[in-house]
Order: sequence, then structure tokens, then C-alpha cells
Amino acid sequence: MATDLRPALGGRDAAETQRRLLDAAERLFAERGFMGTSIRAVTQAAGVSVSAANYHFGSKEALLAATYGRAIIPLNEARLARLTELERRAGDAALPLTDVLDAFLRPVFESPDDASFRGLAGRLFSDPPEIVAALKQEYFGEISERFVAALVRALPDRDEDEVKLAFQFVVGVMVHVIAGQVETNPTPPSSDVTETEELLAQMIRFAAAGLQA
Amino acid sequence: MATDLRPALGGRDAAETQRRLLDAAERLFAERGFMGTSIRAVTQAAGVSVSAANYHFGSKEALLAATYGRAIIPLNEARLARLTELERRAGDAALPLTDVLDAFLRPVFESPDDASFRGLAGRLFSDPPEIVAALKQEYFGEISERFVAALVRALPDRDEDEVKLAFQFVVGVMVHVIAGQVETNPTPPSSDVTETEELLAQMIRFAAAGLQA
DNA sequence: GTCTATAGTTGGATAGAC
DNA sequence: GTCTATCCAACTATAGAC
Repeated sequence: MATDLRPALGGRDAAETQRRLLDAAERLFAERGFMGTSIRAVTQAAGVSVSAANYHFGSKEALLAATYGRAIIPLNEARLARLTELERRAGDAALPLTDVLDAFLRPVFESPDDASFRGLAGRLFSDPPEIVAALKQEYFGEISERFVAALVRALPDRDEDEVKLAFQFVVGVMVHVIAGQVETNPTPPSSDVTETEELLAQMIRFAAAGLQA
Repeated sequence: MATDLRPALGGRDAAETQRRLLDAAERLFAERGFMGTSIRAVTQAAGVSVSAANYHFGSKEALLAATYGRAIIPLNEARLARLTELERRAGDAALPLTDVLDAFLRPVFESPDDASFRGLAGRLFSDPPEIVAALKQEYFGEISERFVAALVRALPDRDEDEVKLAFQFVVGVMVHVIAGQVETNPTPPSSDVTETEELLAQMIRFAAAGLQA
């Protein structure tokens, strides 16, 4: 069934090969970082040949860039859509602080099925700068500016430089969580979704209090 | 002058070679991570031969362990000394929250002259687990337990699991800052020391508010 | 204690057959 | 479009001279 028409010639479908490579790359780059991940490890996990990766993406760095593109563009679109909707509803009034934080954090935690792509976002802050600086600017620069501006609007009485600094603290919390460094103590009857929801609520509460302090 | 008696035979002093290696390793492991740093890069920066590193430390992983030992043991001693003094002064009363946070954070930011060793602590949370898990337990396990207990004592009305979680958020903020990911906007007449002091004060204020929320 | 030289792997990338 | 085979550079670690 489905649309799995194999090409008449040669091996697998090209799109399928690329998808498998990106899936494996996403997981491995997230878990082990760029320097800790070899092309061979990615291709082996994807079940394709080493040269397939170079054919489809050109280089290891280009594979990383493609991996970020696929994972983070939808995430950032979700963030900006939520923020835009908040701004529309608020009109000229101050933005509600916890809603702004929710718009920033929630898409990170509820997007895809598995957690691997979350760690990838964290690597923007720990992989060597010459590898990820451009990607960080591309995928986090605008987001950062938009949300800082929103937080300044949500906290009209606070000094702007202090809000900027506190936003970076919030990013630190987020990165730490998505890097898998936070152990939760789930209260016994707890599904994955309620656990995630609880963690998100705690992060927002922590961040909101810190921003208001 | 001084006690720089060169050994009668052979090249340089062994202790001096080790010091140079540890200095270079500290900086490079901090900046580029374990996988991103080659022994050759370390020995070249230290001005010694490749084999000197293996002779003195045995392997790349052992060099990393030695680097952590030299950098973090004094740091943790300072943290625990401050905490113990706080507990002594408080007697049976609740511990003052901001003082506990100060005891945890201040030694990280005022210890050595240069910033390289700070980043090393951050690598405990971003280098591949099979490399740093044991080091993280060794150099952060006890510290973490002691400070969580102190924070629980400082916040007797708060749920213990929530305090544990919030402590991990504080660690996230700290790691983000020591990893060099936070840009400060220093108000013009600002020396390094007042800038650091200001950053520390902001972190403590942010963390204290989040913990109390 | 330090060096040069080298062994033995593993890495990224490419050529050429199919 | 995919594969096998290969090149070449860089790596960790060690052997052996001094």
C-alpha cells in the first residue's frame, strides 16, 4: 500500500535514504555532539553506505546543517505562531508573562514523538563555536530577539538589561532540561504526558518568578 | 631565585611539564570538549612532546581526570567550607536562602585568574556520558546532595521534590553561564570584578525567586 | 624524563563499477 | 542512486634511543 514506489533503477528511494540519514544524524548528533559523532556511525545507524551521506549532503557539516533545518524550523514556526497570537490578543495591554514563557518553551517539549531532537537544540550551546555559531544565529537569533522583546513588554516595570539577562538564564534552564540533565521524580500515577506537562509547569513557574524578582 | 632546581639529567622538570600539560588541557577541554580536543593539540599548546602526555598521565582519559581533579577539588572544598560555616552559624534555625546559593555559586566565579576552568565544569553536562559520567558523580554527586539538603532546610514550607527540581534548574543556569553562553551588558564604568559581582547577584536573585515560587 | 619514530586505528571524503 | 574499494590525513598509544 501507500506511496512506496521504488525507483525502477538501482537501490532505495532517495528521499527515504535522506530521511533515514537525518533520523540517525538527529539522534547521534544530539546524544554525542558533532565531534563525538562520525559519519560512519550515522550511516551505520541509518543502514546506508558511507558514500550515500556524502552524496546526499556533501559533507559532515552540511549533514549537520540539514539536520538542524529539518528539526528546528517547524519548532520555531510554532513558537512564533504562538507569540504572534498572544500579541494579537493582548492588543496594547502588557503581555501575560507565563503565556510568553509557555509559547517559548512548550513547542520544544511537545513537538515530536521522540526526545532526540530536543538534545540537538541544546548542542547549539555546547558544540564547538566554529561548527555551530552560524547555525545558532540562524535558528536562535530571531527567536531570541522576538521573545526578549515580548518579555520586556510583559514586564514594563523592570529594567530592560535585567530582563535580557534573565531571559538568558531561562535559556540555560531550558538547555539543561533538553540536554537530558534533569532527573524528575514523578509522583506515582504519572504518564509521560502528565510528567512532561508537570515539568513544563515547574519550569514556567521558576522562570516567571525569576524574571519578576 | 626560588626553588627552580632543574634536575641534573635530561630535559625539563617533571612537575613543570605536568603543570604545563594540565594548564593546556584545562583550557582546551573546556573550550572544545573531550572529543574535540586531541592529545596533539594539548601537547602542542603546552610545548611538550606527544609522548610526554602519555608518560605522565597514561592516556587521554586519564589526562582529563587529572585535569578535573586539579581544577575542581579546591572549588568543591571552598563550597563545602562556606556551607558548613553557614550551618554552624544558623544553629537550628532555617538557613538563609541567598547565602546558600552564594556558597554554591560564588566559588565557581571567583576562583582562578582565568575563565578556562569554569568551562570545564560545564563539560560535565555536555561531553559524552561514557567519558564524564564517573567524573560527574565524583565531583558533583556529594556537592549536589549537600546543597539540596541545605536548600530544603532553607525552604521548610516547600515540597522537597520541587526543591530538588528547582535546584537542577539553578544548576542549568550556572552551567550556561560558565559555558560562556551568557552575554552581559555591563553598565559603562565597570571593572571585571564588579561585572562578575553583578552577574553573581543577578543569578542569586533569579534563583532565589524561582526556588521560592 | 624526554625525545623521535612508528605502529595500528579510525576519520572524512572520493572514484568508479553497477 | 547506491554500492565497494580506496586514498590520505589525523588520531592514540607505544617502543626505544638518549
